[in-house]
Amino acid sequence: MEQRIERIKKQLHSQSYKLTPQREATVRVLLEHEDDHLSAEDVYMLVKEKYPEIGLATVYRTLELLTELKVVDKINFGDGVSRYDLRQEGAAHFHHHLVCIECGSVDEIQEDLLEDVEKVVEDRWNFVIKDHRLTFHGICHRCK
Amino acid sequence: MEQRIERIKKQLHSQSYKLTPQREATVRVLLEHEDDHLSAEDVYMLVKEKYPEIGLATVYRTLELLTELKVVDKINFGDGVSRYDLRQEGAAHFHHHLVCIECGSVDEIQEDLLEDVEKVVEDRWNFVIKDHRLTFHGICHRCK
DNA sequence: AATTTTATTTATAACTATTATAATTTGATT
DNA sequence: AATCAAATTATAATAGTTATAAATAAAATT
Repeated sequence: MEQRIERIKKQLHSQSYKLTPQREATVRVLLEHEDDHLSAEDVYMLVKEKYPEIGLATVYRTLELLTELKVVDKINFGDGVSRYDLRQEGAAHFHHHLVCIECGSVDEIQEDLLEDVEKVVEDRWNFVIKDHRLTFHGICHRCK
Repeated sequence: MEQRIERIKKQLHSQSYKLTPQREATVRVLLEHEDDHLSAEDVYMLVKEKYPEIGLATVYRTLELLTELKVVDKINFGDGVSRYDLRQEGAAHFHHHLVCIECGSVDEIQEDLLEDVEKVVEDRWNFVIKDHRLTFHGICHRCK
């Protein structure tokens, strides 16, 4: 945990941003909820528990900043809310998601799975892939 | 064109919805812009040219209805606006998208490409896939 | 160390996309 | 022609997000 924060701090500094207490508190919440897919509002509520003076706009700006630095990925499951998902350290690609239409749960797939598909797309469509979003909607193993 | 409208009309009737003039005008706009990825506001502007009295809420409701009937798919490329994309008639799966981070263009991939991946996901994650969203972000062939 | 500069935050207002509401209209049904 | 349900309009409300101005904190300069 502390090491990851230290590395994020360095990443910020390398682009001359600072890890302010507010930003650190926000990052900690994200690390503590690594498996969740929190909205900005969710993050705000959780950060407030430890840092009650923080403002919502600061949370939004921090999340935007972390997105820029590729520390988190911003994702949208079609419900009109952006969610923020920590990227695995050193992961080449953004992971995939399984959204259950019964219970609303969101599970993650860390495996790449798209290597072959991406090769085809790059060749046949002459497109340089920089990032991707892959989400499956269906019935999760718990609801079957 | 007329045949497709006729079929959509039947689809509506089968669920006891009517194809009102407003709905028909909206469907026509979607058919005439099959390759685009229009937002509700875009659709509204285009429908207004032919049917100036239409209200924005009607367009929203019509798009919602068409989404329910799987005539269109609602998709979000991360810019905070929902876009509506006509589904290919008889297509088993929603098609994929190539979003260019240079020029903002959106191209479509009609080929499935995910058959193998979906088999793996269904087996290994014990998940029943009902729908999917796959979008690649990168540099399109025109911007290379 | 005091001063100036710059980045950041706070609180709040503004904005945008979308949805809900109430009154009205349309169109089918009896 | 009268009735009833569905749909539409106009508008208000809501939700999520972004912008603004003033205040604060940190860093750089003298």
